[in-house]
Amino acid sequence: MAKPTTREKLLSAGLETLHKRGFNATGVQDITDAAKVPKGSFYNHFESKDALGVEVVARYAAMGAVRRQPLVDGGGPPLVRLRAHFRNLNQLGPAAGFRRGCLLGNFRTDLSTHSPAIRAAVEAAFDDWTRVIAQVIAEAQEAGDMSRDLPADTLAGFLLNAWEGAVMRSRVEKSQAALDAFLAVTFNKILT
Amino acid sequence: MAKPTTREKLLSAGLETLHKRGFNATGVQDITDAAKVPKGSFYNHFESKDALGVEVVARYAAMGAVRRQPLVDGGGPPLVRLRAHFRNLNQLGPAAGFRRGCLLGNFRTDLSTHSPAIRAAVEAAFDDWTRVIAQVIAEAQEAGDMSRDLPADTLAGFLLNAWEGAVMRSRVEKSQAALDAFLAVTFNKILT
DNA sequence: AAATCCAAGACGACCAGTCATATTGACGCT
DNA sequence: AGCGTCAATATGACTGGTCGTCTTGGATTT
Repeated sequence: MAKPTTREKLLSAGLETLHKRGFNATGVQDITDAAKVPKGSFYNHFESKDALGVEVVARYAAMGAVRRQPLVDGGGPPLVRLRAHFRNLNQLGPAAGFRRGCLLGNFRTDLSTHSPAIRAAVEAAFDDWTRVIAQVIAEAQEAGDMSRDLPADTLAGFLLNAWEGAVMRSRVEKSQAALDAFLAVTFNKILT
Repeated sequence: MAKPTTREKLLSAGLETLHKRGFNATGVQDITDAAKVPKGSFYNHFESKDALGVEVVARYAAMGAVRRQPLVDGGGPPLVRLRAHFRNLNQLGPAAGFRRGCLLGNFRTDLSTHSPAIRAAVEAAFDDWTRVIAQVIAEAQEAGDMSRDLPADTLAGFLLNAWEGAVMRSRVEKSQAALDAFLAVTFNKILT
């Protein structure tokens, strides 16, 4: 079976290449080269570069959802789960040599004027992520593990935005410092 | 004198256009059109698009330094000055219809693989900004206005990263919500 | 007249997407 | 089983358009 394999190769290479080099800076040929697939084959499997982008975002979001699984149904107190979640995320940066950052955040600025379909997929992924974190925070507030003076969804949105900012900084600096500072500040000052 | 005027028109139009549409998404022709200057004239005044980018960043950073002035030598308690600073910044978003975001943050992702000269200028501007904020926070800590359990420069870096993340979100959503949440969370939970 | 400055279009590189042709493989029929 | 059919896929040269940059002839100044 050639079809699923070729398509899968394109999707996988597309995810990696677009993540590392950004959407606009990556050509279709870059992707087909990375997938070791002739360029002409690309359009047998994807209607356009944008269409691949939408699927790449979907796959990235699905991977994120898997990573959020223990956040929802894992054991232990909610704040411990939340801390573990962000600590896991923070380990992805150094593992990739700080070359990638968060694909969702990267696409957000890369596509600010183009590709409404991809933008919508990105924002849907963010909304989903925010919802899960808000739920865990609400759980912690109800359990009396942290203060309730700010609404859970406000805190969740703030956390995600702050984390995205930290990831971008750490990507540029190629250093974990901003990620560590994020953990230190949020869990000492906010999530208590 | 035609030369300084043309150059100035290009710089000013370049700042606005690059800010709104991003570096890669903006062509030299877009800039010369916005400046109402013939395209051929561009290279009489700037060596390259990158060179204009460096000067645009420098001008943006200089505008930022002016805005930071009251932060350093203004009256009142440090935390009040800091809050006023961010509140002022947050008013720039809606004033521009949330179309721009922060030029430094936008360039950071836009140029992650290109233009080391511009990247260096961007990071220098960030470092400068961080330094000023860290100084104000240290002042507040020494005055006993806030806790000292985290170092001032860690907090300053966190604040900037978090603000950049909030600005990007607010730009996409075309809403002030993320900016308001930033103010609410940071000044209720961190800067106390 | 000499020197300097400016602008209009040309140039080459690049890129998303297309096309014509070649190849494959699943499937119905005998 | 053997064979013909046909739709899906493979392939890389090609197209149309855009972009950054440069060249060149003309305008302006001294």
